[in-house]
Amino acid sequence: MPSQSKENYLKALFHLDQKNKDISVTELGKVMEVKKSSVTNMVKKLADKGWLIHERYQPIRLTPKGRKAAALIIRKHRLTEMYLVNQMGFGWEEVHDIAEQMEHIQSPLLFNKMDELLGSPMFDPHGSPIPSKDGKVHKTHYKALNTFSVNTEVTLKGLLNSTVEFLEYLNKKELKLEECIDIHSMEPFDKSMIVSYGKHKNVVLSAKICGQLMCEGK
Amino acid sequence: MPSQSKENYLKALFHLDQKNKDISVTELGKVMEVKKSSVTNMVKKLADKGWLIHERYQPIRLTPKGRKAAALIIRKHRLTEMYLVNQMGFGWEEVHDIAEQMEHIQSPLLFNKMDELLGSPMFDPHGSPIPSKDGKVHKTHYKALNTFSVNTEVTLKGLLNSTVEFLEYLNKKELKLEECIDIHSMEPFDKSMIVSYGKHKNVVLSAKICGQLMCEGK
DNA sequence: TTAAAAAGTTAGACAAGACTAACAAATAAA
DNA sequence: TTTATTTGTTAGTCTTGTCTAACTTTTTAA
Repeated sequence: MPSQSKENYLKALFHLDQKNKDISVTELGKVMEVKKSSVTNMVKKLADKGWLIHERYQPIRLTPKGRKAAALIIRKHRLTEMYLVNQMGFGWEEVHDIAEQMEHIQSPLLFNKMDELLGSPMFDPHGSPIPSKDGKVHKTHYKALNTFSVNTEVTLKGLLNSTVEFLEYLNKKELKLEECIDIHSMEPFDKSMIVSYGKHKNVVLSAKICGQLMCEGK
Repeated sequence: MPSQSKENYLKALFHLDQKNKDISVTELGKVMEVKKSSVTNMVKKLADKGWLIHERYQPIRLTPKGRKAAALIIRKHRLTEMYLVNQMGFGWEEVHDIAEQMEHIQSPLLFNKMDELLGSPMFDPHGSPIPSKDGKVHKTHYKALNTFSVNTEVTLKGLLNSTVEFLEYLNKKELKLEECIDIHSMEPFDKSMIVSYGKHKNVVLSAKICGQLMCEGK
């Protein structure tokens, strides 16, 4: 089994890979909060394990094997988040740091049990897809709220950003996943939107917020 | 926060300390499965942290601070075991390895939630006491089954040994904690005992087994 | 009470994963 | 196209926690 550090690199690589642009040493270093030289050093080791391919001065490319290994770690992370929220009663803003540690636990038994108790969920509490046991990740097709036109109804399905601050903002607004959102208008000047959902009518959401609420049309 | 390795040393020290004999470098090395020189090296670091006191060639003594730190790790381990068994449906023979990893998780939130969901249990699934939040460990007064006299009734309260093999043996015999055991006789030749409990009548238990079943008299 | 055995320590090496500093290659700008 | 700037690499250092080998102290036994 890989070290925790290697697992964290794999995870970071997975996220960068999903944006499907080239993965650079600098970028990976920023995500991992380490210096570029540390990245070069680690990338060599990950390449030896067959998780990625790298030639000097070239972009880093995850191999299918690396992508799968990464997905399985993400699976543990997201299953844990779902477990903490659905079975233990944590708020969606409380679970990231715990899952960040639990994802390194080596115990198929534990994660299979979580999966079973949860009924094999497809999404985590923030709407991100949970990779399958064989490391497949199904793509979602949601679009940001601000890409929909006025006078349409959409359903909130995911978040582009799951920081504690954003989640606490949504708590304050009582805006949850699966909430049905009515788009009334968009202010041309600042691109803020006026929407209604649940018992909240004519709420103003800034452009920044709207860009992070991933929705599905009707 | 201490490294995982240091936490494991603390745990080992705690267990050796509870047998309240002197703790030696050699012994600690055996428990930790490292060489004596590694122990000497680490002991120096633990002493620097104020968790133990050590003078060259002398026995190792945990400080109250060290004892507390160790107890809080054991608390996480045992709470986790209880959670896995009572809330997730694992068997008592399945939980040790998972708890061994979970005990290193840094999250008061998580363990407080477990404690709450379990109703602040005093014992883990193997009958070992769960240290309190402030690191106090209440001593149990149980005695091995083979120290009781024949024609007495006792209750199984704990185990001196919680290896998978032993637990699976007890599963096979359907012998659980809180089970009421009737002691009928003891064979003088091999010190085996004949007992009854639940729906099992006149069961033979070897001396080895009887020495590990910790009971309370009536 | 002295020799052998066991217990403990020290010194030096190694692997992992980080760092800094100096350098090389690639890209962007003048 | 030549010069800056950014990006990436190399070499060497550091820390943590392990190891082996040699040595010292303490304990046990003859």
